[in-house]
Amino acid sequence: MSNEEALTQYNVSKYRTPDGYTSDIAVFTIVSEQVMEYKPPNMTLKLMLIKRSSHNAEGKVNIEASKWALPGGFVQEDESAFEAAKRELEEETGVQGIHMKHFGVYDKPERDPRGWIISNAHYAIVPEYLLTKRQANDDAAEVELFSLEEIHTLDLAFDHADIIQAAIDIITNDLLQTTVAKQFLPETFTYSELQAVLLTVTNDPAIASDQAFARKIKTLPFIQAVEGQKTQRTSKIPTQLYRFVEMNVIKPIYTARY
Amino acid sequence: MSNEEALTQYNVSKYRTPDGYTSDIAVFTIVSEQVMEYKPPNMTLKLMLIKRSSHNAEGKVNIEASKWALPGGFVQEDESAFEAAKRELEEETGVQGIHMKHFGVYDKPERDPRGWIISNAHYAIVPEYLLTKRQANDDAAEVELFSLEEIHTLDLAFDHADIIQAAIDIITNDLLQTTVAKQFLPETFTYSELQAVLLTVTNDPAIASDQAFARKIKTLPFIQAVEGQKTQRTSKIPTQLYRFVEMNVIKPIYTARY
DNA sequence: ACAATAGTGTCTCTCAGACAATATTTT
DNA sequence: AAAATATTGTCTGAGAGACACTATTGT
Repeated sequence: MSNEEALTQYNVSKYRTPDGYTSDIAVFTIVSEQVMEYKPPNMTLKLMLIKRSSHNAEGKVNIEASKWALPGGFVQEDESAFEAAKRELEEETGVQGIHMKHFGVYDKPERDPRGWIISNAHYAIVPEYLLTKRQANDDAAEVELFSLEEIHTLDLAFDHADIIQAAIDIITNDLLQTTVAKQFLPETFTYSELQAVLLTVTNDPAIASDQAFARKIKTLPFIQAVEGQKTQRTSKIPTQLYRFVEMNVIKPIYTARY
Repeated sequence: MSNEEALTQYNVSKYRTPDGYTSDIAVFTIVSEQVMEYKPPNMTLKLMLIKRSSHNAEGKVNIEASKWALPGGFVQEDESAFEAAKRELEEETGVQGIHMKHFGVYDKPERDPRGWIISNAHYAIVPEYLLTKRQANDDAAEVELFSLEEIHTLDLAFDHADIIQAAIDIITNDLLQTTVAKQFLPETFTYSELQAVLLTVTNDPAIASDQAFARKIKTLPFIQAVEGQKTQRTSKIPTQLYRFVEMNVIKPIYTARY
């Protein structure tokens, strides 16, 4: 009746097993266009993609060569898919401590011509300035950031078009319904900086209006003003800085409260 | 440069592959206590668990025997984990067309003593009346419904305690932030029935108050009154019936609107 | 002074929340 | 009539949204 006894009788190869177990990462960053002194930022949400090289590190012809793809790779021994995604992103960008979230599994038997390859989809948020030190790995010919509109015109590998669309939907939702926007911003930020992040995924007039949003931010329970802290990076007049408060935010669709 | 050329050179066993690929399902149902005529329901959220039998169908000693576990099983050839979960739930309950959602992957190398077994976690919502015709499968000795409090006292197999906690968190969120509550209710329902569903996961006074909620439901854009339709199943006085409208509901935490 | 962004004053209107009262049936 | 649930009346206060206006400061 013990587990040990059961294990001796268990035939591990009784069922079909996957041919590969991988993690892919949709790396989002927000690029601030026209960065000028005394100007609030104009932000665009972008996704990092890799152009698959024609040959791999061993000199063999690569699968899905010269198509654009999400960065990722095989899960190694003694790690989970999530850990693999973190490791791969760190290898790719050379940065640690990045916000990452698992959001789906892609395992249709026919999604990869090499066999039954399972992909764990994650999205990651990387602040813009950290991406400058990115480095190509041996499987990647080119790394490039694309706006959401540009992506639709690309030739994408495998089922990555599906994965990317799901990632965009999820991050749009999360930006509006959770406090992930925090991950795109510095520790303290002005109302116009948070506003610019949110406007990358919405055009809600209550967010788009400067006066309305400047008032609203003071009443949000999960954001607090940093006393006595001001900055001039977005305007000539010193501007109040805010920070996110650590708390669980759930806003039911049935009530007005949080 | 073609995929065909690349495939001939691809060694599929280059990386370690999982020893098993499974789907588990957290089956939620809402049990209406004290069902009486002319009474609004008193509902409790419950989770279906299976007591693992001491021996399996082949007469061998079973792994994690006599512990409570989520229903589930191995993903078969030519199906995805999601399809496997649907199939297994249908086998278990004998019901089709059930609402199901994938919410996580559990793949820590040490989570199953039999090897590297990956579990895809799903939650399912089954209306109470459909569970009456449930049938045990060959791996299950007992099937039982537990309230969320009872679950904490059980001896659970593998890492199912983790999975169950995550499932509870997710369904709580989804009930409040999406229109999944629909899945627990008949096509048309009264305000007190919807209220009873929501009260299984929250004690928000705006939902708990009869008058407040009866007013509020009329203003919700994703719920509409069914003209001329009334029922007496929850009270002696005929009561207005409502139905959910098909629409995307996103309520940003930063604004009042939907 | 000008330009540009930050922030406030004020008004209107909606609505949440609370309390009380009324309506409709079966028993 | 009594009991029980559904529904409306009414008041108060908060706050959303719009518009106009003021504040600050580098150029």
